[in-house]
Amino acid sequence: MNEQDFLAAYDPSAYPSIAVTVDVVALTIREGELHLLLIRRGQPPYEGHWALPGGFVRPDEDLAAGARRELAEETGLGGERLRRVHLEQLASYGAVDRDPRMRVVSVAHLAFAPDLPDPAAGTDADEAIWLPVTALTSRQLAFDHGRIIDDGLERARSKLEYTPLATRFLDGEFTISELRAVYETVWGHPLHAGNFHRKVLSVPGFVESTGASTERGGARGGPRAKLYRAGDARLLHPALLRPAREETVR
Amino acid sequence: MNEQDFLAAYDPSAYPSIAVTVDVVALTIREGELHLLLIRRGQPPYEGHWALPGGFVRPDEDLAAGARRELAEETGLGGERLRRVHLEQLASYGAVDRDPRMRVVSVAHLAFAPDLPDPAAGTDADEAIWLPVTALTSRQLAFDHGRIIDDGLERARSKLEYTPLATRFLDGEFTISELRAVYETVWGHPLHAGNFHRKVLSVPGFVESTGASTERGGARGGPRAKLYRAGDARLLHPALLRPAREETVR
DNA sequence: CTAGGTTGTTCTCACATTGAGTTGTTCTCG
DNA sequence: CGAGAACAACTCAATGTGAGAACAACCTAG
Repeated sequence: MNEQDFLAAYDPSAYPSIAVTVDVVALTIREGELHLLLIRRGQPPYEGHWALPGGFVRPDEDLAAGARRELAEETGLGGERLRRVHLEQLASYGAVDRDPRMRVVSVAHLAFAPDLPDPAAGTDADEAIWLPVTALTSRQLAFDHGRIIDDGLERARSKLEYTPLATRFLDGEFTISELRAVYETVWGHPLHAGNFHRKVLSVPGFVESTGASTERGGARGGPRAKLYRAGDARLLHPALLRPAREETVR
Repeated sequence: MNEQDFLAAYDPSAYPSIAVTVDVVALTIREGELHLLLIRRGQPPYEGHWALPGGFVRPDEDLAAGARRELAEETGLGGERLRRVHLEQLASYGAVDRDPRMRVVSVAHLAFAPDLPDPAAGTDADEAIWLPVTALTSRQLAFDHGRIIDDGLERARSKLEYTPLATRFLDGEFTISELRAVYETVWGHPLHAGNFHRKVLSVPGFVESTGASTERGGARGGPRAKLYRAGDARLLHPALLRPAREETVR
């Protein structure tokens, strides 16, 4: 902040004209695959490409509120179900030429949701849909949204390591195996069931037992599993680290 | 993005008027204490309070460039010394009432620098200075800058755990003890010298030996220390974890 | 010059955590 | 009913960590 601020208070045209938008990388797990909420653009630029849900920040809402509103508009979600979706700020993207029409700075957010219904044909004409992240190539994506999605996925993978947010992909009660499936889906490779079980139960506040068990065993056999709910920890100590990824280190 | 975008392309007044600024949480270590670059505001609002260096994003620069420019303006730094400063995006702050004059979204950045000269009486009239972070109360800070600084400090502490960025607080060649002093300063408590030494040398790519040693021993005795430079790792595997902080977990 | 204290570096040892595999049991499906 | 699957608990070796000790190199004070 410098003296330009002060001038701007009296001359609203003294600051550069930049639009502020929010975009949302909304993730959920469907049928064992990580899915992403995308919208097919019905008009240029990038007509026919996939884009993140998002839009202009309104004068009377802060950034998180704008992101949650955009998410609500596209998913048709509201009330308690919307409130249970985890939403956090991801990063801001402000390359000069990222939108060919004008200078736009977008504050991207990251959302974790349990399996949600398909977006009802929404408030606007564009088509919204949950797409498996594996089915995407950056060529099909509008603007710099491929980059934003990559950043969001890496953040999601990383957040599972040291926070209990994996539980946000599940409903209120879940089994350890379901929780493990979340990790395996987001990280993209299988985990040792026994070690995962031991680890989850040993981290204080990660999950707490409900005392109940599932009504039936697994679809292909096995005993009834004990049910858990999310605990009160906000950070996992010690963390559940991803298996080493030497490649990405340098 | 929705149809409002499209309209905006033809009607520049169709999007809400929000100013975009960058602010910089610039950290350095002086005399064993973590210091922060701050500017004393010479005019209202918050006249006489401390504020982060920052200002409007210009139409022809992206967010990181704006942050680096603001840092350069306030520190008088340029060229190679400026380029060696680590700069990363921290987060964006967009509460509706964070600036009483107008709606402003600020994209905060975080910078790590080796000990730099005192800011030369700069390009603008406000006083810029390196202040020990321990000497600050949020009451003395303008806008929501107290919150931004807190977030920046927590990010800095966390980054030392899993990246080699501690080396960015030091000059090109340093001893293990100097590196340990960075960790102790940023984390705010002493570390076991032997274990730290073992750990740093065992993490691949963290530091590499220069083959040389210091010319003299420490000021109060001790042998000459071997010199190292930063290695090529971008992430530390395994990480150097802070001693447990149970309190902050829940 | 020397004694005493400080520092850099390397070891040792007890303990915790991790990866990998095994066992026993319960359950579903065909 | 038998085969296979999955949950849950266990074992064991390998690795990593915290705490402390050892020792030599070096400074300053006297």
